[in-house]
Amino acid sequence: MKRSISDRIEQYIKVLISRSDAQQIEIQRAELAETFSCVPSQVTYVLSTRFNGKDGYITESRRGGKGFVRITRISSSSPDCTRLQNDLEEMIAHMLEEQHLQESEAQLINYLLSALSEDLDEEQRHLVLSRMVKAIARYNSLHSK
Amino acid sequence: MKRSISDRIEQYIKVLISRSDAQQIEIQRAELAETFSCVPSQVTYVLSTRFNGKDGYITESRRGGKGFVRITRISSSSPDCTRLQNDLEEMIAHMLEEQHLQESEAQLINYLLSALSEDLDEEQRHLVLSRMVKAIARYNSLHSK
DNA sequence: ATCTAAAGGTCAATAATAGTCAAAGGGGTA
DNA sequence: TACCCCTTTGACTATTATTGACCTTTAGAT
Repeated sequence: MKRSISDRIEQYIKVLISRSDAQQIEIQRAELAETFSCVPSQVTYVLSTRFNGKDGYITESRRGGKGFVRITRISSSSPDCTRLQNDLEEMIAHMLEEQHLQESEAQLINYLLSALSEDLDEEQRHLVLSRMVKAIARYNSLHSK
Repeated sequence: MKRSISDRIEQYIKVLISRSDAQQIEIQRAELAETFSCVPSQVTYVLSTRFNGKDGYITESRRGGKGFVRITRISSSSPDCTRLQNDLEEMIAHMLEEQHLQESEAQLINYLLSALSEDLDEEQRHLVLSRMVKAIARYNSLHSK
């Protein structure tokens, strides 16, 4: 039930990326703003809040004539489990620092993670790991108030 | 048998959830308060007293324009998995009693469980659940002296 | 080389939501 | 009645979205 303009722009971009070959698209900021009847800076807002490194995207741009914004999905697309594992470790370390997690909870997560992903093939392991990344991220946002 | 406003809000939300197909609804706090002619913070009160983790729900929210409160019932499931689910619940209850688990850890497990097994087909769900059962069992034995 | 038009970026103000917390209210029950 | 626990309120706070004025960069024309 995502209804704000920012939400709809986010969805639109994600659909475009999922339809792309290289997990990458190029848009024109002003044109996209026109499509959604908003000011151009709102597109910038969406990019910075939903397509930043933390969310698994990188954005590059060029100003002036023939300018563009290129958005590339990096994290959750390649079946590279090591990367997900690193993401998780970073997230847990960060949550510990911020005291959103107790030491015992971090240990529990690590324990569950290894127990759940043990003996899985690459594809299944990737599934479990990426779900775990999302779940932990969400859990964190639930607890960081 | 007089029902308070909080009771009526509770019932209202539960009806909405039972009518939903994903055990999940999104409301606007101010709108719901308007419906029941109460202040918005009373909705927050109802959520925290009747829709918390201990009651089998998680609530998430977003402030700002087009904000919302999402309430999800975490119980579910299909018959085959029910047994595993029950096992898990019992184990967790037991570990809580024995103080091998803190309340916050139990909630973390429930959260991860629902996030990890969401949208899986029967077979995969069974796999995740049974691994979780094994993992928790092992975790328990590690933590009981 | 300079100028100009056409992009995109920054930042702060304003609006729209939801959360927090403590005080006040109300209904049972010893 | 006195007391307790749950409910109800509202002032204050926090977060997120939307808008617009002003700034910077780039390609192409002169």
